[in-house]
Amino acid sequence: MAGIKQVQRQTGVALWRQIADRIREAISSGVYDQTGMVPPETVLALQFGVNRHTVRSALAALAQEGIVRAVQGRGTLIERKERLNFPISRRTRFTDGLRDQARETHALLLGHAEEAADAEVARWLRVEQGTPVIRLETVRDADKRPVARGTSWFPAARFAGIGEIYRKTESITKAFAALGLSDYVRATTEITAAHADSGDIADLELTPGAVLLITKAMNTDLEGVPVQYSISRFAADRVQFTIEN
Amino acid sequence: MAGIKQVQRQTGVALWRQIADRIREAISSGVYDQTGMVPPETVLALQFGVNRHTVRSALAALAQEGIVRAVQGRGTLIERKERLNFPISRRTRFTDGLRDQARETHALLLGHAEEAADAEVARWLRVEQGTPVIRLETVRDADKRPVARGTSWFPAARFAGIGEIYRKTESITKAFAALGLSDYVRATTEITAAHADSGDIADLELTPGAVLLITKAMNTDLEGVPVQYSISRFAADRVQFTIEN
DNA sequence: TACGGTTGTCTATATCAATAGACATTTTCG
DNA sequence: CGAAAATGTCTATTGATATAGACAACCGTA
Repeated sequence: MAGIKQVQRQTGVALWRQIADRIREAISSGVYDQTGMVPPETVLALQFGVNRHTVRSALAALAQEGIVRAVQGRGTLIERKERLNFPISRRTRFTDGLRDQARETHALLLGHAEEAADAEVARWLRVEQGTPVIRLETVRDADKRPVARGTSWFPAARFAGIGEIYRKTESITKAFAALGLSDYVRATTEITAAHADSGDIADLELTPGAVLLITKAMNTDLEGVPVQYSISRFAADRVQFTIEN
Repeated sequence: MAGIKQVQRQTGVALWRQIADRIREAISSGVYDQTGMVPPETVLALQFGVNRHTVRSALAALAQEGIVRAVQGRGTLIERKERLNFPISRRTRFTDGLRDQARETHALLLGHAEEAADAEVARWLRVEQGTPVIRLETVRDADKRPVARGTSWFPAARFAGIGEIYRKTESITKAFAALGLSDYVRATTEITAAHADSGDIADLELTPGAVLLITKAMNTDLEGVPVQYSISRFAADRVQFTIEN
């Protein structure tokens, strides 16, 4: 079902990049699990109907990403292939959801600021436009590999100082708890996909043209009052979402 | 927040394509709604820090997609900007979910076949590997515009002839009803994202490098017995998913 | 009607992407 | 060891991509 077929000539995206995407996808879906390595360059060139040099460019890009490692005389070994799963439900929590899948997770606070809610944030948090809100910019890692970058907004009146608490605890759940909110639930999640921009490429260690999964999510307290609105940008080749109904 | 910034030089993806992606995204998020048109080529060139000819290539690609239309002497008008919303819940139904968003929806059956369940299909439908299943290949349109292509599998013993019924009714819900299943629910949905392959580009009228949202979904009857497993590939710039908890 | 602002077209040049072929270097295995 | 198989490196050629500049054609409006 996941067989690799010939690429068709396409303008605008370099052939080597298209091929790199195909191979990355094949690795991630376990096509080469038996051998633990990618087929020889000459074989790939034949499969894709391109020159061996073009395949080499693709493999060089994947090596740069740390997905494969070429060894002269032996072949090209697969270094990484896992895809993290994020269950999306009423009890969605970022770090908890990863507990069984990664040895080590980190949340880095890039910055935080207090500002006035714009129309979008006001709508999601159900406050007046212009109401003071706190914005947090974060990047989350799993096993030293960046997984998502996000921007979150909180009502400033209720969650004063959440930035510094988050920096120390590296957890929204813990930060909420420290501010007197012991429990919260995921109310709404919107999911889209897009290309990575230059900020994504930098923060998530992606390569140009990479694909992102983007969520816009709103959490409420147990009374249904919005406590957090966040936009998260996930590296699509490292994650999948699961919704259980 | 959605301001367009300079593009950074990236290898592997042509500049004009990166810029086309940015402009498409800006249009879809309503940045130019006030004027109904894209800024002049010279302004865009300045914003992105590229030559005007490069912007023209990008706009030509968007015109090809039917998203904008250039008029000499006036400017470049926006033709389309909507993004269809698909609510994902226990009651997820493809066509019903679109009723308020599109004037006209169609489901085209590309083909159907009876085959033996492979490991993946068997796991999702909870049957023995090798069990006969019916496979349907479909493309769905909204207002003459292709939105998703999909492959669905059904247990053959229970849903014999579902292919022909689907071709006539253009609805899974109706086909199930005709075969004695009056109601069903969405049990699980997995969401990933990836680049479009050549089949996607053809069936969904996409351009190379386009982004897809991919769902793997399983429906059950009211007793929890799997009745359908499907993989759907959505044009990411035309849809978003919403999960309400 | 004349003008400013906008898209359309043309020429020229430099760099990147892709193909092609040849050969070196390294590992594995009989 | 020696051959086969794999990756690494080099040269050369062609077409696509991007920049630069100049000017034509067209639209709206003062």
